[in-house]
Amino acid sequence: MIATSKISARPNKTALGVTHASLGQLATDSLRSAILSGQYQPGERLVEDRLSIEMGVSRVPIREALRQLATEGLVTVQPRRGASVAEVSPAVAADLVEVRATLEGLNARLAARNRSADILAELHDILREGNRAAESQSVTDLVRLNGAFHDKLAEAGRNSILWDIMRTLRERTSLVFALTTQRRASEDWKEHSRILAAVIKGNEEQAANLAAEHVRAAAQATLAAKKTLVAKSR
Amino acid sequence: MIATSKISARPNKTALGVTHASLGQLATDSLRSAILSGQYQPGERLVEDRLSIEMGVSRVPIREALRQLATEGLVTVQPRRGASVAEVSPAVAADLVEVRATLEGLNARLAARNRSADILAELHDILREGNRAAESQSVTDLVRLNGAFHDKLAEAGRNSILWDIMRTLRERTSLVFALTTQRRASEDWKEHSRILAAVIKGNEEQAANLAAEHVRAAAQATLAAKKTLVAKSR
DNA sequence: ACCGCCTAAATTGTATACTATATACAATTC
DNA sequence: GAATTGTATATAGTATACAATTTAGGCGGT
Repeated sequence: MIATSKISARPNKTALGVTHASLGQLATDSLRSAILSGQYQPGERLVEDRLSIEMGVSRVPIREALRQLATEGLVTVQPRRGASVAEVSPAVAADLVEVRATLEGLNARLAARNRSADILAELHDILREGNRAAESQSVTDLVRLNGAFHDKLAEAGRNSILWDIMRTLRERTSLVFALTTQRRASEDWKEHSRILAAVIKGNEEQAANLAAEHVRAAAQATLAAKKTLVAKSR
Repeated sequence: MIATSKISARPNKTALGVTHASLGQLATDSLRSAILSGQYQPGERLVEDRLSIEMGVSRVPIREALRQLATEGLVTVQPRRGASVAEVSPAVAADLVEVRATLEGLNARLAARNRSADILAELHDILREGNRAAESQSVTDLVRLNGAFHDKLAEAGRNSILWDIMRTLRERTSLVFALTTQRRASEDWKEHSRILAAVIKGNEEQAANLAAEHVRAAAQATLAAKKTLVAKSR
């Protein structure tokens, strides 16, 4: 296990006096990104004492972080048996995809309804960069830009509840999708482009369908990739 | 404020040794139902020390409960200023309704796809009781049965992720809808009946549309009721 | 060698004590 | 008298200590 660096509630001494986040919040963010970046594997035990030492805080904020991430679905907590990184069963993965597809659809529909010039411009910029990254096959860029596109699209939907739910859904599916970003890059960005076009036209129905199908297609691709992996390993 | 009764992790001394829920979990459940039953008004401050004394536990489990309910959207936590019962602005309420309508739609679609005889039978029973309650205008029964119908329908969808999201969405909308159950009882149960019929037929599209419209119609009714309330108060 | 029981270690759950911060109100300055 | 600064108090944030529970390993009996 790679040690997480110590966290501090006041990283910037010059900004003294501004209200800073609680250690619990910082621990939550730190642990979340550690999990999402694969620093902790699914199923791995998350012992409070160990995390507490690694992060240099007491167990209280650690417990807060574990509880928080548990409600986000990234961590599983068993009473009196501790926490571990969530494992996503194929059945749950399928459920996640179905829900996320529907909500990305709803969001795209809302984005088409409430489209605003400045956000569409930003989406265009991301799209351009994404296409470039897809050609150069730069994995880190692809991951970043893929996240950025979906983030910005969620913002375009202008529904705070939906935004929040989709954020956690994206995190949870990312535990599953992971590998596919590179292989499917070219198709991904073609689909992004079509979605954006539909949003710009204000064609709600089309935007919704394209966005939903985009999620399903990406999930399908991951599934296929895993099968060939399994086949190869025999 | 009405005092919440003390909670105990081991209500039954004879059951000693069995794994019991943590005080944090019990505090969460207790506080959640206190909020949903209107024992605490929206905006009311939830001071840790006071809750801790009222429930007869230390502040640690209380903090866990507040954090948990915050991620569920029932409680708002401001750093270093404490927690209060969430207030749902009209804009957020509209967002909630839009998302919930869509997800109830998805769920009804899935229920129609995966329908199973036993759950449909249970839904029928609830429907029968609901119609009876609608005639007798019994508010407590209506609230209970309305919850039961939507619960069971969610179960029929057989999607664990969706089930979980819908549960919290229903809680949050219930903070808003509240009053309407009685006035709209008759229409509510007519619509429930139509939804169930579509599910039984296996008509996914129709089930989805009816369920989504049911949520929107109920929201509309609440909005109208509030307007007349405001008008009368002048 | 295998099984069940017992003990010890590891780990989580809870309470308490202490620290940091925000808010309200009093004191002080201009 | 208004604005500002100081100070007290209430409350949230964090650490530590202890209790309860689970898990793992040893040990004797079969």
